[in-house]
Order: sequence, then C-alpha cells, then structure tokens
Amino acid sequence: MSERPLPRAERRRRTEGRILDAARSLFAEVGYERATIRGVARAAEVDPALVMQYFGSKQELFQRAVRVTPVAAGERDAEGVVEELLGTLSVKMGELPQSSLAMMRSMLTHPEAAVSAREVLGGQIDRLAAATPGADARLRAALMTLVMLGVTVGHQLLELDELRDVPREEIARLLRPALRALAGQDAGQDPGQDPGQGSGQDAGQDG
Amino acid sequence: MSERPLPRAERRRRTEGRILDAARSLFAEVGYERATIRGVARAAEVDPALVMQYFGSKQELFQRAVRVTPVAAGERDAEGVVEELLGTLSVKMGELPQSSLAMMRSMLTHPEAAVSAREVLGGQIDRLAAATPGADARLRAALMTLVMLGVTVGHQLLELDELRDVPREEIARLLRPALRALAGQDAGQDPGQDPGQGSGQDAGQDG
DNA sequence: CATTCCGCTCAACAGGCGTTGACTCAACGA
DNA sequence: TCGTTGAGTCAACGCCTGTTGAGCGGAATG
Repeated sequence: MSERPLPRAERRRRTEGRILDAARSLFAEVGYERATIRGVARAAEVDPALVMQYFGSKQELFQRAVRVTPVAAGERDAEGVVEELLGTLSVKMGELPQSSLAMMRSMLTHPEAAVSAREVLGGQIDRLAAATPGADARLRAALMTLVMLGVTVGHQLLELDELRDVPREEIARLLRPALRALAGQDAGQDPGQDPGQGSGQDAGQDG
Repeated sequence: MSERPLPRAERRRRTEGRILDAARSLFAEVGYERATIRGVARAAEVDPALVMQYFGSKQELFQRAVRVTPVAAGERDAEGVVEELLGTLSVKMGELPQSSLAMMRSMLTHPEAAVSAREVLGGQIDRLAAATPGADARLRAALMTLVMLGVTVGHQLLELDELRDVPREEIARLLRPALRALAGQDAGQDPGQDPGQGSGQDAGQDG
C-alpha cells in the first residue's frame, strides 16, 4: 500500500498538463473573457496563484493553451485539396481539438485570439491556394476556408439544431460540390459544362 | 442665435438614440464582454447611470441594441434564393447594420447573443428551406446560411487580408456556383457516376 | 407665480477580476 | 543529516465592473 511519492519533475509536468487541459476546456466553452484564472484553477484542482506562477499571466496561459502544431501536408491538385478539406471536416465534426475550439470561440472578441486565427487561417489559405489553379486562386482559397469555418462555427460553437445529429459524411457529401465549384478553375463561369472529375487539369499549373 | 431648448420628449428620444448608437458600435467593435456601460456612456457623452436608468441592465441594453427587424421577403425557387443570398452579401459587404455585427461579434461568447443568433439564422434557414427543392432542403439551407456566415465573419469581423478590397461582385461571382451546388436538387450527386453509398435515407426529413 | 415632473449627474457600493508576495513543507543534492 | 530547492497554498492588493439611491436643475403644468 505504500504510495511512492512522485518525483518532483514528474509531478510538475502533470500539474501543468492538468492546468493546460482545464484552460483549453474552459476557453473552448466560454471564450477568453468569461474564462477566469480562478475557474481554470478550480477545474484543475489547484490554487489560482499556481496558474500565475506557471504561466505568468492569463494571456500567456491562453497562448500556451491554443498553441497548435501546423499541419504539414499539402495536396497538389484541386481534387485532392477539396478532399483534404472535407477530411478536415470529418475530424472537425468529431472531436476537433479543444485548442482549436478555444481559439475559434475567442477569435471574435479577444484581439490576441484574432491574431492567432488570422495566422492559422492564413496558413490554410496558403496551402489551398498553392494547389488551386487559376488566377484568383488565393481569393478562392480564402472562400473555401471560410466556408469550412462557417460550417464549423455553426455546428461546433453555435450548435445549430439543423446540423445536430447529422453524420459528417452527409455534410461532406453536400459540401463537396460547393467546394469543387470554388476550387475548380471554371469557378464563376456559367454552368452547363461538366468539368469531369476523372483526371483534372491538363495545363495551367502556375504557383 | 437664440437656441430654443428642446422639448423634454424630444430630448429624451435623442439621448436614448445616441446611447443605442454608441452601444451598437461598441458591441460590434469589441463584443459583449469587453463593451462596458461606462464605455457606452462615454461614447454617448452621458453619465453611466443614465444608461442603466433607460435600459435597466447591460443585458437589456444589448437586446435593444441588436434587435433586428426580420426580413419578410421570400423567393420561390432555388435560383431566386441564391440571388437573394448573394444580394444579402452585397448589403453585408457594404454596410451591414451595426446591430447585426454586434450580434455576430458576441454570438460565440455571450449566451444571450448566441440565442439571438440561433433565432436569426433559424429564420433565414426556414425561408431558404421553403424555397429549396429536395428532401434534405433544411440541411442544405443551413449549410448555405453558414457559408454566408463564414464569409461575413472572415470579411467583416476577422478582416482577412484576402478579402479586403475585393469588390463584392467578385465575391458574389465566385460564391454563386457554390451556393447553386448547395441549393440545386442534384446537390451531392456525382456527375456521371454513382459512388454507391450515397443515397441511404433520403426520405422522411421533417420540415 | 408655485409646484410637480423628469432628464440627468454624482458618489458610492459590493463583488469579481488578474495578480502578488510571503509562506509551508516535502523532495532533493551533498 | 543538513541546508537548499521548488511545488503548492494563503491572504490580500488594486482595479474595474454592473448597479444603486440621493440629489440637482430646468422644463412642464396649474
């Protein structure tokens, strides 16, 4: 029955982790302003002063909590880009990491979160634009990103009834043509011609 | 140059209007939590206590400030619906009313704003669904609404560089095929080929 | 005129916030 | 075994917040 006490370093690591987890949850649930140091400390079963001691300030705690490792992947053609986006959706619909939810929840009201959001979205737009053909690739990539943002906000944060209990494959199925319309180089031209999803572009591969 | 003093009723009306305008601006700029009664009062050049006296509480001030008159219009076919949405975009891109921006800015962090947002979006989804053909009209209408929400958030609130200085007609032009893909009854089907797992339960969606 | 009404201000309250410095005590290194 | 280190607590500070009640002064009313 003898419980050997944890080594100090390990104990510290665990406590810090607990605080970070609690912070992520709280930030994701109520956003930056409504989440309090005391609330995080209570959830982590720790004294508020310890949170300060470890992270310095609420602002730094937030930055540590929402820090996200950028995805390195990169599809080469428009088709792959759309599927990658929809795949992101699948992940998003299930259990989008708390850190991302925390950032999204706060991005409209907390300036620092807005900066983070612009960086993350900008990065995604970069990757999308690189794989999107056409002259206005960057604008189209931004719109695709915002489409996903809107759906995620509506589903995960606003929790609209219309999306509750809808399987992600269904959402992906409905979104796919819309995203293709934004990704394809014929976007903005009137329909009546089938782009053909088989092998994609034969020319026009500018970066 | 004799300045006749304003009648009491008129004076009251103007002051109340000034407070409401200031509240709308501040809520739209920084959201519910960061906007303070004192801040609103300062912007309206009025004592904070007067704001309380006129509106009772910060919460009621917010509700009065974001109260929006629902649009009565209603297009009958999918084409018209898309154009109506894009028209909304044109308005949005220019000078979306401060009240709407205030609601959007706060909807992710302020519970009451979230309720308002769900009501407004739900209303729009209703109107869209009524004019959208197909079984899953309501879901598709929700996605169309969220597409617009995402674009508006990215442009008006996040102020992404990629959308800055882009004329609204350009955005509408790029968005049109995407929205049509969501509105059309053939949405979600693969042109020329059937993936096989597509149409599972497309009957009996409630309305 | 006198009196009531009311738009408006002033000063203050209570409570919650982020943050701090002094403190306790168990794990550590010599 | 000792002093040192550092994880964790405690009580408090100053500030800002929403909110309140008393009060001032000019318009309304007779």
